Amino acid sequence: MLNEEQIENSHVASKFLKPYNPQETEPKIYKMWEDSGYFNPDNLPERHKEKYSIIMPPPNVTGILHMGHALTITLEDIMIRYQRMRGKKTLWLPGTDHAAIATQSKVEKMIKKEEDKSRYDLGREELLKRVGEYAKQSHETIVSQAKILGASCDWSREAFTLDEKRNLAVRTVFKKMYDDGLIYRGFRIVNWDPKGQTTISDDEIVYEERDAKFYTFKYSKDFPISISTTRPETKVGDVAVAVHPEDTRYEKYIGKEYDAEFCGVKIHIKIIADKEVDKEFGTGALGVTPAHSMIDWEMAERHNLPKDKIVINEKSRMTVGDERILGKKVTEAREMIVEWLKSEGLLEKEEQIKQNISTAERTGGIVEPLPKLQWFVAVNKPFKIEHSEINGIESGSMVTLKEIMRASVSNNQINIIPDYFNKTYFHWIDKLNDWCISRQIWYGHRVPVWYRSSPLTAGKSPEIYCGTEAPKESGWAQDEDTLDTWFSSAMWTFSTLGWPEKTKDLSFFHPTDVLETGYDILFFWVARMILMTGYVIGTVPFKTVYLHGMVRDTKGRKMSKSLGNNIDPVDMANKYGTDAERISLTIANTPGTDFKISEDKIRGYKNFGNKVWNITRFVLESTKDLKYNKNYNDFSDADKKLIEERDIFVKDITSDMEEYRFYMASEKIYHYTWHTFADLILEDSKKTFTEGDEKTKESRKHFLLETLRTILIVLHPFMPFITEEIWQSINDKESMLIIESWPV
RNA sequence: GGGCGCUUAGCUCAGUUGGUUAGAGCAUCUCAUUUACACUGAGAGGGUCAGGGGUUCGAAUCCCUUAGCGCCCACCA
Repeated sequence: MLNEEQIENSHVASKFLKPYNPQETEPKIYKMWEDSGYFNPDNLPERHKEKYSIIMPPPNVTGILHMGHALTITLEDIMIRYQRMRGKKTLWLPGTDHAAIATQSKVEKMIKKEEDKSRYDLGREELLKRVGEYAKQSHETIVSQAKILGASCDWSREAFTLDEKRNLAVRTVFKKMYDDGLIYRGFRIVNWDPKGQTTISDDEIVYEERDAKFYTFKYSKDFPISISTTRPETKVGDVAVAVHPEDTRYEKYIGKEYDAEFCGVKIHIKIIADKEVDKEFGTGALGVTPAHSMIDWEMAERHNLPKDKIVINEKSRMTVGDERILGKKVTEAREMIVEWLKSEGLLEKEEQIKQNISTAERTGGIVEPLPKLQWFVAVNKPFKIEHSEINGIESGSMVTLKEIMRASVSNNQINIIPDYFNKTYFHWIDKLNDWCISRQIWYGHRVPVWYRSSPLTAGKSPEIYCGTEAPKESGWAQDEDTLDTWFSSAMWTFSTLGWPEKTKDLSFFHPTDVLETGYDILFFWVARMILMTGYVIGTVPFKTVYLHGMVRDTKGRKMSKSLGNNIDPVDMANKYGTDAERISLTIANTPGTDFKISEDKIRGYKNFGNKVWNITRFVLESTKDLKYNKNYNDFSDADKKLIEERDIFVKDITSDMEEYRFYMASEKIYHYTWHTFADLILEDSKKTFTEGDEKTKESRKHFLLETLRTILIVLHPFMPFITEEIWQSINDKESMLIIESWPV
């Protein structure tokens, strides 16, 4: 006589007669998980005590998710599902990033295209409204896509880098840093993006190789030294000529000063000696233009030269000269000046060279170095850290932000996978300069600083007030600028958990366990989170950093719209199922290494899902008459051996999971399931079931059922939908694979 | 210019502190046709582990060196 479970089994077996249908199954299963509440750690059963937390890298609200996001979601979901099954109280906190400049410039482009209007035509308020609407819509898309990919994150705790709570965190940190002297306002040469009409940080520059002309000439006929440049138009802003102190050709001129008229502009040139000058390059003499070159600016500082001779404005137009060049674009002015040099007989040489040109990552605009009054974070300035749990940094000691970044990683409180990225990280820190955080765009966190001019400040700088709220008195005007988007993302691990409030979540879940992200934002984001968390909380933000590689097409190219080689993750999920997509993103994908994916590969792994499906069908059919005994222990010798083998397999998988070798665990599970369990054990069982005695059969049947359960458990983090679906078919209604115990 | 990484089967890649005859998936070839599954099974072929040198009882693995490829940082004006 069949018991209830067996009747259930024989009944459900019929659905296994058809191939597995992911499209029908996946939404149903996701809803079941959501309804269970288990994504939220507060709802997990009693046994889940020890915390395990991951804060999701927030996707930009600039559109839709791409394969890189799918990889992030897959890997983090694997970690979370594994730890949840291990009995951890798991929190995976999702969110989105306002992405300031990226989002604004995207919406600006759309408005320009559709309405032929600029942001200045719309005004600040209207533009922000439009960007806000776009961001909201984009957010909806992202959330629904993440759900399709099976993300078991706690939507009830979702955060946005620009929402009320995160804004309070930003203002609070800004004020703290301002009061500590770590945020300062300085007139310095910065990277100006004329296209985006904003400053950008060093990290937002992309170098592009282009053809350029290298001109060699003299300022005037009686000027003794020839100089070379690719940018003759900036030479109207020159204040000096620098030569190497040991260059015998020019020794006699050092210290002398000359006046010249360069294309109608009067210039005063001092000959200086500086070791930075390369004797071998060009003529060995360098025209110093402090306001329009980073290197020249530094040289001017060393030699006390005037730095205020600005000849180019924010629109890349000339601000000096006569009608020939005044108001002209730099490229036009360049041609004019070259013509003038030729006509005056001053041009000595014109060479074709390759040049690396700085462009803005977001807009593609050619970066123009300009001196501007901006806000900076001082990375080398010592301050007193009140509280520190970072190894090697004492509470109450004087440290710099750079030292915090270094100590957090060098003392192994943060472990980067793969470890060779440690070296890259330290090299970056060594070269790091102060971080320009103010942006002349509108979408983002407004700089929490107010200015007031009054008769008292006449002729002087206005009064400055920095606070989390606007000053009560009248007459104050807030700084127009917003903050670099990475300033708010740097707080992500703790701002999402409620800081500056002392929440339970913050004390329980922070520091988080893992940060999983692409290696391309190691500097942008990972390093700055370490900086910010060390400064604000005095701890590391996470214990492990897992860096994945870039997702590429089969030829190793980046996926892009213009190449038309984009593979859409939602498309793939719809066609082949999320499980197939997830496991193809996992197998053979090693951390830190770029990863090639193709539709063929995903299609191939769909077969694996079906294999698991048919294994289930075989096991159910061949065990339908079994009186299953949970505590059965009368296994045959052959089965004992198989159990031993299975235990070794599980142990192996567990150690791979613990060591973040998902690429290996997934492949081993695949192999065991298909080529050991199905090809060998099931085939062998057919013989056992026809030839064996009752006892042997009973033993094998127990083994098959138990092993199927084991496979479903270890495969679940990788292929959550099909495993849960099968689990639901072979177990009681109350049992859910998502919280089933991992075998140990 | 500085740094990091890679080079293993036709393709994509593993190879966890050096240890039998170097593995997997895909692809190829042969065989199997109402078999749990053709979204299948059984089998086969295919590698001087980029080249050279060294350490070692033993090297794809460690060291040196050469070549090629990729990435990051710097940005020579």
